[in-house]
Amino acid sequence: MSRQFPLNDQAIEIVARRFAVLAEPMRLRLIQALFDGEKNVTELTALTGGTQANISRHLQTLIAAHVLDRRKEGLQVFYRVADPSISKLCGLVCGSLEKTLNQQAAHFDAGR
Amino acid sequence: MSRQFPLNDQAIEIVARRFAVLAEPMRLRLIQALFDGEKNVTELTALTGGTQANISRHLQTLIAAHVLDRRKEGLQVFYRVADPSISKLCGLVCGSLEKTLNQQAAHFDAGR
DNA sequence: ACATTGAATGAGCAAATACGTATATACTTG
DNA sequence: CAAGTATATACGTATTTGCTCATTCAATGT
Repeated sequence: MSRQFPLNDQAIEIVARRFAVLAEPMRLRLIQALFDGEKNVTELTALTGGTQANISRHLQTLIAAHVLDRRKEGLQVFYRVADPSISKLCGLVCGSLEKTLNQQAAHFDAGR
Repeated sequence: MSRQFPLNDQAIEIVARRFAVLAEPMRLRLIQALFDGEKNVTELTALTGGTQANISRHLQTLIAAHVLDRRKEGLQVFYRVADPSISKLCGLVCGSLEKTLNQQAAHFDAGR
């Protein structure tokens, strides 16, 4: 295991699917809201400002992708981040984007 | 800079866009093909087995996202990976997916 | 059993996107 | 300048996906 690259076609599809799951603003908001601990659907709906139906749908997508876990407690369902790599991924992307933006800013300054 | 989470709405959109760029199998194949050095469009078209038009389109998407850089040499255009975080991202995702799949395999075994 | 509350799902619509075919652009060479 | 080659783009189409509204499902309390 872990020969890493190059990935075969099926592996590529799976990786692409994982990125796709993280490619929606509302889902990123949900994930982010869960970084500091589990929350139920009502809380998440209030925090992210979406409709309950839409939040619920996105949560199912994240569950199917094993990004989140859920726990039922009476009428409520609590969600939490299941995959520890998620925050690392977001951190990496943020760092890289910062760098790119700084470079662009530098070029902008240089063109004064 | 680098306060990291929580991200504001605009930052969320940008991060989502970055993930979206990585969420297409053909684009992942292109990126992967470039991990071992720059290649021109004809080579990439042959390696990935798509039409030239489609490859070219995906390359433009990756350029716009600053994932790749390009270099013209006569009639040919050579592309290379510009962002070093990309291979780290793919590595992280692969590692996490391996783990998930192993867990599923373990549960499957446990249910024997 | 019924009403109430929290969460999930079905149907329909609008927007985004990936693809192929055809065409255009850029550069080189005769 | 004409022809040829490598790459990019325009256009039309099919598929996917995200959203809302309405409804259903699940669990609790009366």
